[in-house]
Amino acid sequence: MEEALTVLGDPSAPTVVQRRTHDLGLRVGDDGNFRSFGDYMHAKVSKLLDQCHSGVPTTSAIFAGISIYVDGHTDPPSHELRRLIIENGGEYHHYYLHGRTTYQVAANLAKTKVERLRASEKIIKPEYITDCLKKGRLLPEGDYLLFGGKENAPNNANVAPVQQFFNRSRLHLISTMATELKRFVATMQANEAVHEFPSRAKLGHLVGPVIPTTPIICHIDMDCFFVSVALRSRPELIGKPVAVTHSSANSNAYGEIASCSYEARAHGVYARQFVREAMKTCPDLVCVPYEFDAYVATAKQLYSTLARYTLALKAISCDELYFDLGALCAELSITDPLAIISIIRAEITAVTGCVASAGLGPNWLVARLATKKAKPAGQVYVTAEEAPEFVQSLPISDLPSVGWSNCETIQEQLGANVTTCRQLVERSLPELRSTLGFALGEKVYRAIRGQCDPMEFVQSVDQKSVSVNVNFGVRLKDKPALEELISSISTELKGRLEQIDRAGMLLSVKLLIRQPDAPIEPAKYGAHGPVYPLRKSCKLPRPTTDADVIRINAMRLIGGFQPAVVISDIRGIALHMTKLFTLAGQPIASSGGPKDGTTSLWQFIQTKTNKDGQIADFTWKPITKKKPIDSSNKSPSKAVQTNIADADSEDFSLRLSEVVNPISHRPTAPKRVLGNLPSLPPALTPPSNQFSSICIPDRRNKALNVAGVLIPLQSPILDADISAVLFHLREYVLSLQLRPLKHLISDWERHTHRSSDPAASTAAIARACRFVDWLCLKLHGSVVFGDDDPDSGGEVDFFEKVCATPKKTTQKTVPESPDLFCDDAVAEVAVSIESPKKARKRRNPPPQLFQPQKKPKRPIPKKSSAKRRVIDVINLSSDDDVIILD
DNA sequence: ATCCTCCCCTAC
DNA sequence: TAAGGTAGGGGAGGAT
Ligand SMILES: Nc1ccn([C@H]2C[C@H](O)[C@@H](COP(=O)(O)OP(=O)(O)OP(=O)(O)O)O2)c(=O)n1
Ligand SMILES: [Mg+2]
Ligand SMILES: [Mg+2]
Repeated sequence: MEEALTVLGDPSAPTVVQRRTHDLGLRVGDDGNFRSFGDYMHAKVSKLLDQCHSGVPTTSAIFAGISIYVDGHTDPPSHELRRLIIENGGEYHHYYLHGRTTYQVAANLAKTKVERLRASEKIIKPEYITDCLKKGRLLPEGDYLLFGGKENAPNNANVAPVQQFFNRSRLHLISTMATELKRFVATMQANEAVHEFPSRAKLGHLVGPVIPTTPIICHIDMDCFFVSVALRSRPELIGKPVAVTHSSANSNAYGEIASCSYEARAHGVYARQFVREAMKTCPDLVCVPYEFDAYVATAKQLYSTLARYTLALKAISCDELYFDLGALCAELSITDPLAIISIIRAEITAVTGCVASAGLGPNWLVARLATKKAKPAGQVYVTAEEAPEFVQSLPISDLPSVGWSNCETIQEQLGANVTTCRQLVERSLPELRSTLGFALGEKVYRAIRGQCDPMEFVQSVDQKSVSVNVNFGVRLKDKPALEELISSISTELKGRLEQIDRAGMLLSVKLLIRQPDAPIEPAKYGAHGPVYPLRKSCKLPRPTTDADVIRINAMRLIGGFQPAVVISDIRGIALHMTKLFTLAGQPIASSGGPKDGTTSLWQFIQTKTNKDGQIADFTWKPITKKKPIDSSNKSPSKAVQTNIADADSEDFSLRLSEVVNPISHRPTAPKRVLGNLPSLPPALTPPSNQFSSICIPDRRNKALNVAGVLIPLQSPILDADISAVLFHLREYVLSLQLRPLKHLISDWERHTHRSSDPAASTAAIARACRFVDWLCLKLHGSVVFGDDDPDSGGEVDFFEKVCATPKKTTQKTVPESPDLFCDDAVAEVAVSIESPKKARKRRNPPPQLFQPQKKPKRPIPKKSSAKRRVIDVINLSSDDDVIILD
C-alpha cells in the first residue's frame, strides 16, 4: 500500500487519490442527504456567501446561500416559489447558472433532459421548498432530489492534488469561511442605508418606556457546530457521543476530530484528538462525516439571522460572532437583554436546525467567557459587577491568549500550582509583564479583572497578508515534483490575491522538514510527523499576483537554504504574501505598508529573456530629461517618471533620494511583470547571501563595512575614503543587489550627514551617483542616474583613475586592488564578501518546536519538562509521529 | 525610544 | 488510511 500514499506533486497521484476520493464521498454511514464534500461548491465559498440580498425584505434566512431556477410548470408556480425563496433569504435565478444556481426546481424529470445534465447539477422537487418552510429550516435533500447530489465524483479526475487537499481540509474551510463572513458583514454594513431589520418586529412586546444605557456585548456561538449540522439529518444520534471526522469509528484511526457532541466531551473527547485516542475513553463514539456545503449555508443563515436584528456585528468565525446588544436595547428601548437573546436564539434554531449558546457581558471578553459557561444550549449574562469574581473563578487557560505555551510559562515562572485566574490577581502588572511580555502581561492583568480593550463593531476588511499552506501529504521525489507543487501553490496564491484585489511585495516561504531522527512515514497516513521549519523571504521587484513570479522566487528562496534542502524530506510548504497593494498599485496602509517604499532599479532596467523565459541579459534604460508630466496622470509607472523628471530642477542629492527612497511610493502595476530577478552570468553570480546588505555602517568604528571590507570614514570625507568605498560599491552594481544599493546610498548618506562637513557629504553622495553612472556606462552603455552635469567628463576621468588604482588606505582590511575590469578580479572580490547576517541563533541541528498541539484539559498529565521543551501530547501514545522540542 | 524583521503563538 | 489552514497579535532582538 506504500505506493498509494498521497503524494502531492507526484504525477501518478491523481488517479490514486481520485479513487479514494470516490470511496470517501460515499462512505458507509453517509446517507447522501448532504454531500460530504462540496468538491466544487466549497471551493466557492465566496460565491455562496456572495448571494447577499441586503436590503430585500425577508421573513427568515432559511434559504440563505441557496439559489433556485424553476424549470417548467410547478406547484406552487414559479412566481410563488420566487417569492418564497427570496423572502426566506435565498436567491431566485431566471436562468440556470452553472456553478452558481444551487437547484433547478422541477415537478418531474424529463428523460431527454437527463443526458444533457452535468453531474454537478441538482434538480429538486418544488415540495422541497414548501416543506422546508413548513419545518422552518433547511431539510436534507433526500428524496426530494430528482437528479444529482450523489454522484459528484467524476470531476475529481481533473482536480489537482493541492485542490483535492483543500477540498477536504476542514481547517482550510473554516479559515476561508471566517474570511468570507467578515466580508459578508462588511458588505452589509456598507449597505446600511438600504438594510432592514425585519425581525425587530418580534421584539415589540419587550419595548418599554425606559431607555437603558448599560453597555452590553453579546457573543453567540453554535454548540458543537459541525456535529449539530450532522444531527439535523440524524435525529437518532441525538444524546449519543458523536464526532465529526474523516475517519470511521475505528480504534486504529488517525483521523482528527473536528467537533464532538457534549456527550462525547463528557468522556474526555475533544477537537483535534485522533479518533483512535477518543475511542479509548469513549468506545461508543459515533463518527459522522463532514458536510462542508451545509456548514457554509448554515453559517450564512446564522449571520443573516443576526443581521435581521442589527448590523453592529463583528464576525469571528463560521459559528461565532459578537454584536452590540447594549446599542440594540437602547435603540429599541428594551431593558431585558436576555429576553431578546431568547428570541434571537430561537430564531437561529428555527432557521438552521442547530442550537446556539449566548454570553452577555459588559465587554466582549466577559461575554465570551459567559458563552462558555452557558454551553450547551444556554445563555448567561454576567454583569459588570459580577465580572471580576466571575473571571477569577475560571482556569487561566480559559483566557484568550493563554494557550498551551503561555499557560506553561505562567506555571513555570509564577508557580506550578497556578491554575485559576484568582491566583494571578495578586500578581502585579510589572510581574505579569515580565512573565508574558509587555502587552500580553497587561492583557492578562486586565482580563482577570474582567477588563479588555473595547470592540469596534465596524467590520474591518483590510487583510494584511495572504498565505497558502500545504502541510499534509507532501512527499516529493525530485526537483520537478517540487517545482510542480510550488507552481500549484503559486497559482492558488495568485487566485486568492486577485480575489481580494491585492498584489504583494514580500514573499515568504516556509518549509517543514522532517526531523533527522523521525521516521520517513509517521504512523498517521500523510501526516508531516516531527518536523522543523525553515523560512526565507524576499522582496519582489514590485507588487505582483503573477504565479510565475511567485513560483520562480519561491524556488530561488528554497534553493538559497544552507545547507541545501533535501527535497524528499520536505513535509510541508507554505507561501505567504505580505506588504499588500491594491491591483491598481495603491499601498495598503495596514499591511505594514511601505512607509518608505523603495523604487526598484527595475524601473531602469530593460531585460531580455531567453527562450525559457529567463532573463538572459539586461540594459540600463537611460533616464532622459523630460518636462514635468501632468500630475493628474494616473499611470503609476509614469508617476515614477514624473517624480524623477520633476526632480530635475532640484538639487542632486534630493534627486538621488527620489531614486533610492522616493517620498511618495507609487509602485507600478503592470499587467505582466518580469519573470525573474535579473541574474548575472554564472561566473558573476554572487554567493548565496543574495538578500543581505553588502554595506553596513559600523558606528562604533566610525566606518562603513562595504562588501565585507571595513572602511573607516574620516571627517571630513577624504578622497581616499571615497575611492575605497566606490571601489567596493562596484560589487554592488555587479551583483545587482538593488535593495542593498539603496541601503548603501542611504547608509552612506546618513553617515556622512553626521559628519562635521555636510558639504563634503553631499559631494560624496553625488560622486557615488556619478560612479554608478560611470560604471553602468562602461558595462552597459547607459546610465542610471542621468548625466546633467557638464562636468561629468572630468568625473569619468576621475573614476578611471582612482578606481583603477585604488589607494591603499591605511586599512589592512582593504585587499590588493585588482584591475577593475578583470573578470578574475571580480570573482576574487566577490568571494571575499562575507555573510553579514549574524547567524541568527540558528538552532543548528534544528530539532525544533513545531506547533505544539493544544493540551487537552482532562486527559494526559502534563509532562514536567525543561523550559521550552514541548511534547506533542496528541501523538504521545502513537508509535512514531511524536515529538518535537527545541 | 522607535521601528523593523523574523519568528512564535493563538483561535476557530 | 487522511486531508495538520490561516490571519493577526505580539515578543525578541537588531537597526535606525
Ligand atoms: N480545532 C478545531 C476547532 C474547530 N473546528 C471547527 C469545528 C467546530 O464545530 C467549528 C466551531 O468551533 P468551536 O470552537 O465553536 O467548537 P464547536 O462549535 O464544535 O463546540 P462548542 O460548543 O464548544 O462551540 O470549527 C475544527 O475543525 N477544528
Ligand atoms: Mg461553537
Ligand atoms: Mg466557535
